[in-house]
Formats: sequence, structure tokens, C-alpha cells
Amino acid sequence: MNGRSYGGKTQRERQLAREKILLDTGLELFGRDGIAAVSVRKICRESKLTDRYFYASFDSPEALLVAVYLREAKAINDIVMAALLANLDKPITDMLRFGLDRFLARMQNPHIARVMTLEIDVCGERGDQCRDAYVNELSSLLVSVKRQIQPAECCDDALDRWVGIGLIGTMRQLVLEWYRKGYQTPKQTILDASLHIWLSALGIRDT
Amino acid sequence: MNGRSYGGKTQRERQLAREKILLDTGLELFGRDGIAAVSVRKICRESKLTDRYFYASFDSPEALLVAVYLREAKAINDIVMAALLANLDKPITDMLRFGLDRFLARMQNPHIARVMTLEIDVCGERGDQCRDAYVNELSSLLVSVKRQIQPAECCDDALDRWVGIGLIGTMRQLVLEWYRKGYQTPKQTILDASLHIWLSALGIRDT
DNA sequence: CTATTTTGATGACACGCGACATCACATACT
DNA sequence: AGTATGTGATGTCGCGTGTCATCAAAATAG
Repeated sequence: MNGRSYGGKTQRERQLAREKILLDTGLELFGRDGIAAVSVRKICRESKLTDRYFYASFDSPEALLVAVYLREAKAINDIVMAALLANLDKPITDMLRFGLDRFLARMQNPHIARVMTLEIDVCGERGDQCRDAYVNELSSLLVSVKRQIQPAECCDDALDRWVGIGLIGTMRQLVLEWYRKGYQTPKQTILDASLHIWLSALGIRDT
Repeated sequence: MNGRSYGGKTQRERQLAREKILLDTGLELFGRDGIAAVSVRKICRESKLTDRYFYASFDSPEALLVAVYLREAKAINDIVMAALLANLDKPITDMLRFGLDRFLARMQNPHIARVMTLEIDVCGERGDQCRDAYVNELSSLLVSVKRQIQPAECCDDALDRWVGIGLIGTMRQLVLEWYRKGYQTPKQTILDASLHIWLSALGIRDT
């Protein structure tokens, strides 16, 4: 056998448990201090794991940050998608409202907000790839929504893709400023501003 | 006299000349490698100045980055404002188009784009303050444009401020992705996408 | 000419870093 | 039982960093 069990846990279980600890610690540290102030030593001190186990899972703090980002991106995706699917029968305006609301609720966690909007941008090539992939994914989702509203006309694919990117940037900046000012503004205001821009850009009459 | 002249230059002249060299070098290094990979030693090696002169002007690489940011922000402001004022007679749509065009032209310099959209966000409290100030300034400008179009109705100041922030975020993300993909997309496409979002969000009929 | 200031080059110091090695102890297998 | 493997604590290595001190050459001032 290649891996002996220990403490009642199989090798894989221990490995995954450690990975989860590292991911949680990473979210905490990156979200609190920023990646510029995080080192392998600090991660290990905070997580009470030896560097051996850090290197077993990740090559560098940057790699850990990317993993944290991917985990949170997936969580957000699941939550928002669930909200969208649960409101498929309602008018598109309400559907988007519920989706954005769940998104903002998630972003009300300052650590998540910081990692998703700030730190991922300064952790090298791999981080850029992930962010681009995620932004493009969201952008495509938006384009498909727009297509559902205006199926025939306005079919400039390239342009619409960039409009989608711009609308993602809208959310990003709103979340960033919201976070930076300590969430003093009510979520509803941020939601209203987002919705206003999104609906008008998608050609839906504002309510 | 407190400062002796040297090489035909007064003390103040030499000081300012060195500061300019440091700002130029900073833009080059921050824009090429990112602040995470820049140190006092590297700045000095690249600029051929001793660390004594670096510390005479700035406390840290972060402080230099902030100074670079402020210089470029002012340059952008001057250029965009000039474009706006030169087209005050034209319809608002065209005015905004010219302003955005000058803005994008500036952002076509990859070093400027990187510093303005990425690096400034991860250089500590002081950098955050500058970015917030700049974003709020631009946001206010947008709000005043909207006020000029719809003076009476829709007077929710708080909401409009956040809409302005969101629209700044639009530009930011568009520039970021444009830069990240090596400016392969024509400037005109980025401009069209920006304008589409801006005009619709400001309640101006799209052309 | 001489004294003072400015400049450039170099070295020194303590510190935190990534990365790896060592060693004693705990648990698991046979 | 005894052997093999997992685990945690600690130490060590070279490196780049921020910061400061030193020293010789160049230019200015009186």
C-alpha cells in the first residue's frame, strides 16, 4: 500500500484536511494582510502546519492564493446559479436582482471581497489566467442573457463580449469601494446601482 | 545660503531633476515588473542614482508608486479635460466619445495601464486613498454630466454616486483586459463598448 | 589656494525569506 | 514484539532586502 492511515484517517483524508486548513488560513491571511505580506512561514505559523505539508500541496503562496480564488469563485457560482435557476419563472429583472443580491451577500465578507477583487490581480501569470477565465465566463453569461432579450438585432459578438467585461468591471469596482469604506453603505444601494447599469446596458427598461 | 549649486544647476533644480528620473524609472519598473518585484536597490540600479537620493525624495517604493500614480492621473485629467472642453459645443454623445478616446489612447501605454489599474491597489493605505480620491473625482464628474441631462428627476444623490463608481469600474476592467491581451483588440471596439454602457446608464439614447 | 559641500561607490549590519535537513516521538502494520 | 512510516520541532544555508556609515573624487565658495 502506498499510504498508511494515521489517526483514524486515510492518507487522502489527511491530505484533504490539511489542504482545507491551508485554504482557510490562506483566505484569512490574504484577506487580512494581502499577499505582499504573506510568506510560507506565516502561513505555517498561522495554520500550525509544517512547511513540509505546505509544499506538498502548493508551490508558493501565490499558488495557494490561486487555489483560494478558485474555491471561492466556485462557491459564488454555485450560489448565484442556484438563485438564478430558482427564479427562472420571474421576469428577467427580478432574476438578475436575486442573482446580484446573492453575489453581493457573498462579497460582504471582507476577506472574500479582497481576494476576489484585489489580490488575485497581483499574483503572477497563473492568477491572471484564472481571473481572465472567470471574467470571461461571467461575461459570456451576460451575453447569453442579452441574446435572450434581443435575439436578432445587435448581433456584434465581439462588442457584446466587451460590454460583458465592462459590466463585470462595474460589479468589481462597486464591491471594491464598498469593501474599502467598511460596508457602511447598505447593500440595497449597491444593488440598485448595479442593477441600474446592468439593465440599461442590456436594453431592459429600468424599473 | 543653504544649498550650493553644482554642475550649473541650483539645488532645487537638481532635486527636481532627480525626482523626475525616479518617477520615470518607477513607471518603467512598476509597469514592467509590478511593485512586488521592485526594491530600492533595483530602482537605484536602473536610475543610476544612489539610495541617498531615493530616500531624499521618497520613503519607500510604495511612496514612489503613489507619486507616479498621481503624476499620471494628473496628465490623464489634463488631456481628457482638454478634449471635453474642446467639444463643449457638440452633442454630449460626441463629447463623451472624444473624452473616452483620449483616455483610452493614454491607456494604450502598457506601463501606465498597469500602474493605474493594478499596482496602485496593492501598495498600502496611501495608495488606496489616492485611488479612492481619483475614482470619486471621476465619479462626481459623471454625476454632474447626468445632472445636466436629467436636472429634475431621479435625484437620488447617493445612488448616482455609486452608479458613477460602477461606470469607472467599467473603464477599469475594459482597460485591464485590453492590456492583459496585448492590445490585440482595436481601440474602437473598446471605445464602443465603453460608450454603450456609459450612454445607456446615463439615460442617453444610444446611437 | 584652501576649506566646504556635493556626489558616487562600496561595505556593513540585522532581518525575514524560501528551501531543505535532522531528529525524536507517535502511530501503524506484520 | 519489532520494523516502517507519519508527524512535529528545530536548525541551517544562501540570498536579497532596508538602512546606514565610510571614503575618495569632483565641484564650488571665499
